[in-house]
Amino acid sequence: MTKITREKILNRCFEAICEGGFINLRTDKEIKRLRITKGAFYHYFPGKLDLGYAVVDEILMPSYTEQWSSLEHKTQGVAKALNDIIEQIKVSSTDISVKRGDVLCNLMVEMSNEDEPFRAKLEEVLEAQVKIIQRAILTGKAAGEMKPQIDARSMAYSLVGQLHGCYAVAKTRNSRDVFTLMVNALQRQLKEVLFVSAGSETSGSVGFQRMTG
Amino acid sequence: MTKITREKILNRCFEAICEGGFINLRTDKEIKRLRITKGAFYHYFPGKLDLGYAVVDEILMPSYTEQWSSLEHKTQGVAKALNDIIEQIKVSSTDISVKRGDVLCNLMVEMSNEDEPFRAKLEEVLEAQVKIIQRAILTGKAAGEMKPQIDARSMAYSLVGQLHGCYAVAKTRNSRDVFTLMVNALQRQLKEVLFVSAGSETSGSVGFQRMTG
DNA sequence: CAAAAAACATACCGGTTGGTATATTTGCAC
DNA sequence: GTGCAAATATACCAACCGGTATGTTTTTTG
Repeated sequence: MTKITREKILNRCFEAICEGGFINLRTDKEIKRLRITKGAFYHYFPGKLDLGYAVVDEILMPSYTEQWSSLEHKTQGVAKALNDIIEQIKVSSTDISVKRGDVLCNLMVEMSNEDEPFRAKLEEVLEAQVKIIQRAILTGKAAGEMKPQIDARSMAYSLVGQLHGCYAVAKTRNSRDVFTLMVNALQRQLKEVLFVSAGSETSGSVGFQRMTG
Repeated sequence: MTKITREKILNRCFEAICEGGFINLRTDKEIKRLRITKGAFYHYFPGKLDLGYAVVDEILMPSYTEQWSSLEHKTQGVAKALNDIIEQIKVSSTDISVKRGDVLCNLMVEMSNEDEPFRAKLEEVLEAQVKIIQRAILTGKAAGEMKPQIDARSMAYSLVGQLHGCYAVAKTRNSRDVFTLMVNALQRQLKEVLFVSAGSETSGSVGFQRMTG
């Protein structure tokens, strides 16, 4: 039954960070909300920053790697799997999630130039995602599902970057439609640039019109 | 000789926002640094937020529209002009600028879900950029420089979004090389997806390898 | 030049907030 | 049940920071 307090703190503060970022996280408020005291809080975390580190390590890292986990340990079907993940990101978005933006993206922009250990930990999460995608592209190329001339690392960075772009712009536009529009554009670009099309290789444009929003 | 104080406040606080964002901007500190007093500051700005609004309106908006201004009032050569702008963004980046990230991008992520008027003003800047690029793509299509089936609006959003993705990821990676890598990928994608290639239309991959970083 | 308005200067405040010092309780080994 | 460490509670603080109230100087205007 121990550690339950620590997990409660962690989970609640993660929620708070999702809502308003790390700087806006007020430990006092969360302590009151959790009906605990400062003694309990500072027993498990030396300070606010350490709590942040723990959130990244113990919540963000698992959840963001799990998001791409279907790409791992596959020898074929990675192209479809990749598109499925992005489709899932697209359709599971809500007005609220778009308005808040992506937690990882928010923390990256907020904390990377603020606290070096924080930056390093966020970088780890980012790199973990990139590595999974990078490996998936190599697999996709080996399976003939993805174009062989593509540089996997470069493409992986581009992909996660574009997703962050979707999050950031849609957040400021405060529009789920814009988010959908941009992820659609990303999906179409992947089809055209990365995936080996089902029919002929050089069939020109692959459905790159009829974009609503 | 009037307004000189106001401009000093505006410019210095803009610098401070570039360095640490809006929340980390401490009016007291900047007032001391400027060797003025609270009386002067609050004479020109009702509050901190209003100062932020003024920075967006009077500094960010002009500078971010000016960045794309070479695309306007053109009937041909927009494809090259567009690539030139992106090239300029790429080569003018420094270790420091990458570490700080893009001011607009930072503010978008930091403030959009924090203060509605702030969000609206940032949205204006974003939309101004999108509109310029959107019109440029229409011009490019009319001139036969860009693929006719491309949706201009969608492409414009995608482009600015990808740039923000480059800023965010490179900031967390703390690597100018990664920034270059990602902008290179963006440029290649534009060549392949948006621009009409000089030779045959369906020549397949357009130099989409040899990505260093 | 006098009145008014603009442009500053000075002093102060009150809530917030992360953090600490210390006391008390709980759980568990022996 | 005694002893000990982990776990939790209580009270307090010092700095920060945006903002205000009010006073003084400078400039403009009629």
